[in-house]
Amino acid sequence: MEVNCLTLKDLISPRQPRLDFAVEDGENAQKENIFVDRSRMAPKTPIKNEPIDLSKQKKFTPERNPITPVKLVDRQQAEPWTPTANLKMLISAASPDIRDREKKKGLFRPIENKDDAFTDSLQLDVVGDSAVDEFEKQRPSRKQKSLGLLCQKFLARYPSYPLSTEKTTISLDEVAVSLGVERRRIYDIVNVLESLHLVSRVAKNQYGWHGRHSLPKTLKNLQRLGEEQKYEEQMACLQQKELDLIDYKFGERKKDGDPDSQEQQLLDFPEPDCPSSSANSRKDKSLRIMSQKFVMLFLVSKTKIVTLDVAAKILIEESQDAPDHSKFKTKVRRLYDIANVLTSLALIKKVHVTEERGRKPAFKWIGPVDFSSSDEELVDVSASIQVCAKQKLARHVQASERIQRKVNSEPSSPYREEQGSGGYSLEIGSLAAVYRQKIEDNSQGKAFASKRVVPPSSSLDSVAPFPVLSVDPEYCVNPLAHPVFSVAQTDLQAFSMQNGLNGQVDVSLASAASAVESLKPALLAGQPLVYVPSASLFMLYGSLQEGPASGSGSERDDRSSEAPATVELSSAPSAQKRLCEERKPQEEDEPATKRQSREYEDGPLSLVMPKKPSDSTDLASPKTMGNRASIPLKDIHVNGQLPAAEEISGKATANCFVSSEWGNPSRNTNVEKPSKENESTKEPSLLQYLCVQSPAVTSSSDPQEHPTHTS
DNA sequence: ATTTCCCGCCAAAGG
DNA sequence: CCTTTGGCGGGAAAT
Repeated sequence: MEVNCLTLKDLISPRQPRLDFAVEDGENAQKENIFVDRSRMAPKTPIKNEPIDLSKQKKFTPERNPITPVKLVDRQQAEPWTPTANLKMLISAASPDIRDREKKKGLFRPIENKDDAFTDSLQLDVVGDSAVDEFEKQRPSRKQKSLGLLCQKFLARYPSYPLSTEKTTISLDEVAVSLGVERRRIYDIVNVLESLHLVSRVAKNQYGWHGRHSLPKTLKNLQRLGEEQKYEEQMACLQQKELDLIDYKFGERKKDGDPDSQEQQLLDFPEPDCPSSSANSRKDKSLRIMSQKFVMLFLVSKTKIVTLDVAAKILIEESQDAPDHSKFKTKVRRLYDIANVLTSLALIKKVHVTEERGRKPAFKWIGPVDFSSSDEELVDVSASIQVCAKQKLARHVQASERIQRKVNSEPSSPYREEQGSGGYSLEIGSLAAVYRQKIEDNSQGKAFASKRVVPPSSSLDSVAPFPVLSVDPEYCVNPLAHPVFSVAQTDLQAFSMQNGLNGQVDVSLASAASAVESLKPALLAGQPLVYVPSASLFMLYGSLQEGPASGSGSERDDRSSEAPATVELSSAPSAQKRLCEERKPQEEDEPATKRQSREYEDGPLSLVMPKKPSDSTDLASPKTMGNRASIPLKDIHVNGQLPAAEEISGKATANCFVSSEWGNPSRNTNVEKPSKENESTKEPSLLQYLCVQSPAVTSSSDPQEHPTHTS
């Protein structure tokens, strides 16, 4: 990134000689260059790519061709040519138009910079000046260019919950330029956002930003659709099959039952606004639809975990494509793209499912779940929740303060450890987020919240009342100092541990969190945001708690609660409801709605999958229906007390078994992370998988952070 | 070796 | 024709 930034700057300010060159080249070059390039280079990559990049580079170029359009630079290959790096330039080069515009306007500024990159960049920059030419400097590393990161930047530009009145339009060109990526990438992001109705296409290069207000509604619809189709069953079948052998075949169940066509249509425009218009023209091909289907899978899944291969198979199946293997591969690729975006939205997170056969990549839904009730009910619920939250907050205000304090004092902790993942912490985090969110929504600004409260935001915020952010513990937005944030979290976690995690704790956390948020100025667009991967935090937590565990391995523990998983509940009720949206100016949102992400576990968990869950309802149903509002509350509470949860579980229970046999999977797993809890769902079915949070995830971003890392 | 997934060619959809 | 959208898959970075 840094690099990019630089580049941008350069572009912006035409002043520098070098830059100039570059620019010119780019312009001239446009497409043609390629040819030229090719002749010379051709190193490893396919011919096509390189050309552009190089030319742009600020640093080296100078020498090479001066004027003429020459286009590319040669150098590239000279050595390790940079892998990439210069995106920006590329971009600009690629689309002349854009470039021009920029120049004219000079509009964009360098925004970005994100955290990580810094380190590298610093060095680079320095070097660069000197003209080091050579090694390009850093490595932009593939991660820095990832779609997830990009999406994150994209999201940072707009408020999650924009005022109802304001309408934000998004210019693709502008965004592409400012983020320094090619247009193509923006489409990837926008398409999935569109599938969730966070944005909608307004005109040619324009998209309108809606934010998350309608997300609950959208998810609800998707859930219904998913239920209608039988995704759940399909998933079960597939999984089951896998167990058996590799056998692959699809078709077994039905799937087709409902016509696809219906589904798709429904999917498309569930809610929106402009009603009539569009007859749906778009040919929506895959990405949008695929994204929605993917989400549906999560929503109907009891475990809330979906493995990529299962998803790919289901998706593939419906489109009666050829059963090709290649097709499958492509599908998976797309799925990764979608998953990255969803991850940025904090709706899912990556985990690994360990099955007998081995580990498989999978994603777990975090994010709202339960909305199933009707609006009114939701409202009520939310209210109740709110109340609860407040109380708790009140109670624990002190605690929270304490926590904060702590934060200041202590830097961080060792984060990352291998082992233990602390499921609890995660949960807490999420709860906190939830509470926070709720509170904000309802009370909104009111300060009641914790102590400090937020006065702050003030005008700016107003635009975005709370910055919202993403919420998930995993990603936090933190304008300005990310360090702060991270620290805070860490502490919180630690704190929670001490307490033993209770709901209370959660609350406190929440409050703390909110406080943190409030601190941040809300910026508007471009703010840098940082996200801290939760993993590290968790780990921390885990380690503390289990401390010793490290080596040990065995773990068991597990159990956990389970959770009322239920939440999802049966479908029926919801189904009938439907109603899309009535018109209503939305305003605020509905209150709440949903939330509760429950993820208690994050660690390994066992998935479940009964082959035929026939009755699953058991748990769920009772609760859901019966008590309406109250129920939710209850759930929440439950969550809060994770530990305690068991009791509840008695009934609900899902049986988490975890260890069970398979011989101890634990043994296997433990290597990775022992566990913590697993959730299973009901039915002690046979097949279960263990999930582990992937270590990898963490790594990605913040390597630098943690001051101390002890390893 | 496997998993993740960036990059960008190139073909449809507009216009 | 040109531009905007976006499917698609090679193949390289990350693990």
